[in-house]
Amino acid sequence: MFVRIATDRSPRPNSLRDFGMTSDPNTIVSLSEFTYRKGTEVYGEKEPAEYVYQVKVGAVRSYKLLTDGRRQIGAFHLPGDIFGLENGGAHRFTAEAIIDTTVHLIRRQSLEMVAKSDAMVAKNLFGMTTANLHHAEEHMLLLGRKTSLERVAAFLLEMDTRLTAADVIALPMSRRDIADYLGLTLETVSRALSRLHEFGVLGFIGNTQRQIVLLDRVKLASFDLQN
Amino acid sequence: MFVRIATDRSPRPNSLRDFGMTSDPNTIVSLSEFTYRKGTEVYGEKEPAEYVYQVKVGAVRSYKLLTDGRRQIGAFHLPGDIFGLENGGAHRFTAEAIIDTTVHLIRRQSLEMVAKSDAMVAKNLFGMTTANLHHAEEHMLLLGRKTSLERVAAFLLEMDTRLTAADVIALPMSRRDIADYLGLTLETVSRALSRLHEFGVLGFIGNTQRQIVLLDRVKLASFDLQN
DNA sequence: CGGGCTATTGACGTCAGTCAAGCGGGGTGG
DNA sequence: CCACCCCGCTTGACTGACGTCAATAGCCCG
Repeated sequence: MFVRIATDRSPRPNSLRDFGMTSDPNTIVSLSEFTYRKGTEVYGEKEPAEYVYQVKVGAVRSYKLLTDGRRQIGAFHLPGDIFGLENGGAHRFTAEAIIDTTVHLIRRQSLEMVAKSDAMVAKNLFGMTTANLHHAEEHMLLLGRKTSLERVAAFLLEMDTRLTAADVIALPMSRRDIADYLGLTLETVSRALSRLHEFGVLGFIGNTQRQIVLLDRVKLASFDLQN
Repeated sequence: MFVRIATDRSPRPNSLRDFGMTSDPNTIVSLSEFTYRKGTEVYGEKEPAEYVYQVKVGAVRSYKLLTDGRRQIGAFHLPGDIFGLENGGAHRFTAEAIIDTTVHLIRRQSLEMVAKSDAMVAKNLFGMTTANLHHAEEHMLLLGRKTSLERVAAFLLEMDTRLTAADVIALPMSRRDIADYLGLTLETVSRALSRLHEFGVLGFIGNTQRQIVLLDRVKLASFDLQN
């Protein structure tokens, strides 16, 4: 299968046809595939939303920046996740590939056309927006009121349910990404992980520090006070 | 007009008829009115969502609690605002009247029935959910990355656009409510307001401390770094 | 007039941030 | 093949912004 790798911002209008994966005329929704290299931007905040994306392999971060560079990551998008879905016409986050990432992409316009006639599709879109809202609401509680240890514990529990195969969490993102997701600094995240390690809640394996073994999920959960 | 005042949790099922405002048989959506006294709960988190509410007069806070009592207010609902709209079956916040508050209420079920047949209504519901999502996304940035002064400035700017008649902001909520909305303590909010006062950005009028005059909107905006 | 509630202000404490050093793995180039 | 460098992470020492605790003042209401 011929797949082009993005080195800068892609896909650009009319580039879909380039790698021969646009829909045939009988398909209503064009489903294409594209790969973004580690660190490349999928779309920028306030750009018109032309596509909706689904992660096939890889990981994506969605974030907002303040003028002085402070960054808040609103969500991580992992395999299976759909992102870039906007009701208004413009993206409200910048999205970047954390690691090399392959996505399916669908023209927003096609999707809206289908949704207009197919109530089931419309309902699904509504459901996705609702799920995003739920996530944001929980995250406000975390950002506004939880301690650093609670935030990191909550993060690990979230990642555990979202990307674990077996009992090893293979984090695609750096400590800085985690910090910007949790409203902390990378040092504080690192210290919290070390403390959880000392407590016997988790272990590190492999030669990178991004593979985490959960040794005691119950104890880990006790560090996040939930609501 | 006969309107009952809630002293505890209301309305209870079948209580709508009590004050004679349920819809006549020709109206599809039943539109009733109800008043909650200051401090009373409109609904609790995880309760089944039976009604959708619109503030007529007053103000409502929506919040989540951690087990140890830490509170995060997710939104304030002011006259005209619709709240309690859930896609799933249960409320995800507790809602309380901040001051005596009169709401219109609509049975969720009726609303869903109408939405099923009327695409315009469905679109509006989707739009409200999207607006809530936008608000939550902006608030994550505030909670995760802004300083106390920036948060308070952002809060005043939000309230200015949402409830000002003339150039006086008449805040219905206490310093504690503001603090729990901004992820701060009430003392920090008070200090930030004092600083903004010193800077000549705002003044207080009246005998309560909840009436604020914006003297310099431009300068105020410069305290919130926006994105 | 008194009690309770809310807000302000000050003194002090603490948790997370800042700054900096050092470690270790991976990749590159000599 | 090895040496070096770069990058991400950890850890320590110190700082600082915000939280905590407490005193006081003003307002509201009975």
